[in-house]
Amino acid sequence: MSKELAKTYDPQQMEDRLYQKWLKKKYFHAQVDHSKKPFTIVIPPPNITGQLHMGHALDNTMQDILIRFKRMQGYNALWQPGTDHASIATEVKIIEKLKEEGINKEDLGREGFLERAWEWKKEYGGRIIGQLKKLGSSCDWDRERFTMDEGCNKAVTEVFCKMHEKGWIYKGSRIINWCPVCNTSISDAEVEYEEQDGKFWHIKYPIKDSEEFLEFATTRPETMLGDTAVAVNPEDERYQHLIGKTVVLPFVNREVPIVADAYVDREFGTGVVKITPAHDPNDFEVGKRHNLPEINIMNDDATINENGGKFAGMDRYEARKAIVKELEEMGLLVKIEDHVHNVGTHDRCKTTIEPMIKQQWFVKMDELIKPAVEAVKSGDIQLIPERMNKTYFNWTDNIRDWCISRQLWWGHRIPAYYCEECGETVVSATEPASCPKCGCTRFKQDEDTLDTWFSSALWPFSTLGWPEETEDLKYFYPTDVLVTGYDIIFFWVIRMIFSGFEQMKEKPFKTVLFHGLVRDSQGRKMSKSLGNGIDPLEIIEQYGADALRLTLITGNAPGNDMRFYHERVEASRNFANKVWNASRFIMMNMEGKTIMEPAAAALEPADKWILSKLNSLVQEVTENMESFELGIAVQKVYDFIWDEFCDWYIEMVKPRLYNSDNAESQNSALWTLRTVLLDALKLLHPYMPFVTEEIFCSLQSEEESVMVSSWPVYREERSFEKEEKDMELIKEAVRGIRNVRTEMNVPPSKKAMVYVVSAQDEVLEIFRESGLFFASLAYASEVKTQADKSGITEDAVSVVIPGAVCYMPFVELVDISKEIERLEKEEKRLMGELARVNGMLSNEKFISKAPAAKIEEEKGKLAKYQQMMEQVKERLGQLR
RNA sequence: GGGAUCUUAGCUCAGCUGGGAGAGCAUCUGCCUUACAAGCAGAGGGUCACAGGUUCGAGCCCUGUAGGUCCCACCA
Repeated sequence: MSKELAKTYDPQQMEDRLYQKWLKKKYFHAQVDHSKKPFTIVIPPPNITGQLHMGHALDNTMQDILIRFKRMQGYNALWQPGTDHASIATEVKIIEKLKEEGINKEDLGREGFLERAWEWKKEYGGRIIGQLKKLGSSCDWDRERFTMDEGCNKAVTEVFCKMHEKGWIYKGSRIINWCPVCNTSISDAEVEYEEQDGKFWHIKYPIKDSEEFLEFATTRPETMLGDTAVAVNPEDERYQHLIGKTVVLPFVNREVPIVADAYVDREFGTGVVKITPAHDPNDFEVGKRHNLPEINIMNDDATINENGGKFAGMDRYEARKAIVKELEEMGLLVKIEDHVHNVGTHDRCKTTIEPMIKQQWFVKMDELIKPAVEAVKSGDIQLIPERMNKTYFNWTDNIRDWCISRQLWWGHRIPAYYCEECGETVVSATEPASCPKCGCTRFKQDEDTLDTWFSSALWPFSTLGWPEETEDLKYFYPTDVLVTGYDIIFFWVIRMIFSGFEQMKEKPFKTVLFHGLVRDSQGRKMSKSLGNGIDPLEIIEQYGADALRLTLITGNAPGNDMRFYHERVEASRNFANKVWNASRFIMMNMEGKTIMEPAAAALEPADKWILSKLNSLVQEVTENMESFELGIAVQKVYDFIWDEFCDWYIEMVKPRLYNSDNAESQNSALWTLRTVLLDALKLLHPYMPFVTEEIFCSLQSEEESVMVSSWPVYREERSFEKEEKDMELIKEAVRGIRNVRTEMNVPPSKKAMVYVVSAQDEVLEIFRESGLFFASLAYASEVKTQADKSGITEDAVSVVIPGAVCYMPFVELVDISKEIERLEKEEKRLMGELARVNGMLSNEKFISKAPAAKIEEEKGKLAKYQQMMEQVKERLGQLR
C-alpha cells in the first residue's frame, strides 16, 4: 500500500523531518563489526570559526555520496566527523571580538584568554555542524571529535615527545617567517606570494681606505641596518680587487667585509648584494657560509629596535623612508627604479611577512618524508586526479624543515619544560618532577603552541583512538578515501601521510579524491571582500539540499574548478520535481491495486526493454562510482530517469494502465514501473538523499529507508538484448513520424492512420506486439502492419526506418514536392553514411588492422543503410 | 625561471583506456496530451584554439605555437 505524496515537490517540508528520522534510527552510526567490511572516511575538520561555504558544501556532498553508496553496498561505512580548533584563525577572531569590548589579549592573560576561547568554541563550534546536517551529511555524530579534545591532545603530546626523542623534532635558531601583526612565526606553507609594485633603491657604500664606492640595489633599504657583509660573485672580474676589503655602513658605522659567494648573480643589478643574515633567508645562508654575525634589527611588531641606532622605534616602512631620505642627503643614493616583485604575505591577514631569526621548534623532514613519497610513487596511495602527483612531488622534493611553534595561546602548548635553575630543556608529556641535570624541581613550560596542522596531521588515527590501541583503530584504519580541495595538499594531505607512516606504520588512506574550487558565475573566487559568495544555506532554503548537492556534482570532473549560479540549481531542482511527479503518477496508478511480480512471460517488450536498460545502468553507475567518477555516474542516472523512464517508458505504458480490461498487462506494467523506480531511486539516493527517501518510503512498506536498503546489482535474467533493439526501432519510427508531423504543422490532436510496411515479418511482428503504445506515441488513429502497400494512397507521407516504411495518409492534400524534398534530404544523408562506411570497409588496412568487432559493427551499419537507401529510392521513384 | 591545466554549440561545462561530436541553460517552432508549463514534442547551432606528427582511424596520443588560469621558486 502506498501513501499519497503531496501535489508538488517541496523540499522544505521533508528535509529536516527525514534527517531527524535518520538520526533517530541511528543509521549514521557505525561500530566495529567483523562480519562486515569497513569503509571509512574522516572529515576534513571544519574550523570552529567557520560558516558553511560552497567549498564545504562540495567537499561534504562528495563524502556523503561515497559513504551512502558504500553503506548501501553493505560496507560498514563510517564517516568520522569533527572540528578543528584552527589555532591562528580562531585566535585572530577572538582578539577582534575582544577588541570590540575594549579588551586586549594581554589584559586577560593566558588563562583568561583561553577561557574566552573555550567559550567561543562552545558558542560557534556547533554552528557548522548544524549546517552540515542541513546538507544531509550522514556522519556518525556519536563520534564527533575536536582537535583539542582530550584524546587529540594526548595524541599530539605523544607524537611530539616520540619525535623529539628520535631527534626529528628539534629547537633551533633559524630564520623563519614572522607575521608582525599576528605576532607569531608561520610556516613556509602559510606564506603567500603576492606581486606588488615596489621600488629598487640603488645605494652605494663607501669602501674603507679608498675613494671607491660599491653600488648595489635593494627593495628593502631599512634592512641595511642589519647588514653584516656585502657579497659579489667570486668569478666577477669587476670586483676581484675588492674581495676581502671592507665597506662602511652609513648610520651604524659598522665595517663589514666584502665576501665572494656564488649565490650572487653577476647579471642581476650591479652584481653586488648587501647581506642581512637576520632578515633574509638567502642572506642567512650566505651568512652561515661566511661566518657572519646576525644582527636582528627589528622588534616583533616590525619596528626598528635598538640595533637600528637613531631609527630605533620607527616602523619598518617609516624607517625605510627616513633612511632613503638621509642616504640621498649623504649622496649615497644613486637612483630609484620602479620594480615589480613578489612579496611574501601572511595568508591569514595579508601582512607582509618579515623574515627573522628566532628560536623555534622544527620538524626535521628529510627522513620523515621518504615513506610518504614512496607510497604515492608506488601507488599505495592513489591521488585523483593523477596529475596531483606532480604537485605532490614538487613539494616533497623541495621540502624544508617544518616550523611548528607558534607564538599563540589557542592551541596545543608545546610539552617542553625549562629548568628554572639551569635552563635545561625537558620534553615530557607532563611536567617533570626534577631536572635531570641539576635536580631542581621548578620548571617553566614553553610558552608557544603548535601549528594547527600539527594536530590535523594526526586526524585519521587520533580520531579513532590513537595512541590507545583501540578496536576502532584496528578495524577502521587505514581509512579508505580522503576528500579534499587541492589547495590544502601541502598543509594537510602530505602531513597526514607522513604522520600516518611514522606513527601507525601504515598509510592514513588509500585514495585521495581532490575537488576544485567553487567559483562565482564569472569564474571569480568567492570571497568576503568581493561580496560574491553564495551562501549554501540560502540555496538550500530556496531549492533544497538535494538540488544543491546535485548541482555541485554534475558536469564536473575531479580536481576541476566549477562555476556556480542559480540557473544550474534551478535545473537540478527541476529534476527533483521530475522524479517527484513521475513517482506521483506511478503511485496514483497503483492506488487500490495489489501488484504481483509477473511471470516472465507476462512481461511485454517495453517492460523488458526498460528493465534491460536499468540493468546496464546499474552496472555502469556502480563502476563509475567505484572509480570516483561521481559526475558521470549521476549524469547517467539523470538521463535514464528523465529520458528513458519518464519520456519513453511511462508514455509507453499509459495505454495499458488506462485499460483495466487486461489486468495482467496492467499488472506487469505497474510492477515494472515500481521496480524500475525503486532501483532508480536507490541509484540516485547518494546524490539526492531526501527526495529519494521520501518517495521510497511512500512507494513501498517492506523497507523502512532507502539509505539502508541494498544497492542494486546487475542481474543476468533482466538483460534483454532483442527487446532493447526492438524498442530502438519503434523509437526511431516514432521520432520519424513526430518529426514529419511537426514539419507539416499537424497538431497532435489530429490523428492519422499509420501503415507499417515491411517485407520482413519479424519487423512487422515488433510493431504488432507494441502497436498499442506505438499508436499513442505516434498520434495514430490506427496502426496497420502489412507486407505491401495495398490500401495506401499515393500521396501518403512516408518515414523510412531500417527494414520498414511507415506511411501516413492524411485527409488533406499533401504537398508532394515537399515530400520529395524530404526524401531527397534523407537520401543525401544516407549517401553520406554509406560513403563513410564503404570507405572504411574498402580500406584494406582497416580490414587487416581494425578489431574484428569493429569491422562487424560497420558491416551491420552498411546493411542497415543499404536497406534504408533502397526504400528511399523506391519511394522517390513512385513519387517522381 | 620551473610545473600543472585549460582552449569543444551563444553561455557554463561533460566526453573513462583513440572507433560515427554530448548535456544543462539560452534561442526558435508547435502543444495547458487527465504525473509534471519546475512540463511535452520538435528545430537550429561545433573544420573540438592553431600547425605538424603517430595511426587503418585523433576531441582524445606525441611535438610545437598562441592565448587564459593556477601552483611552486623568489634575482637581492
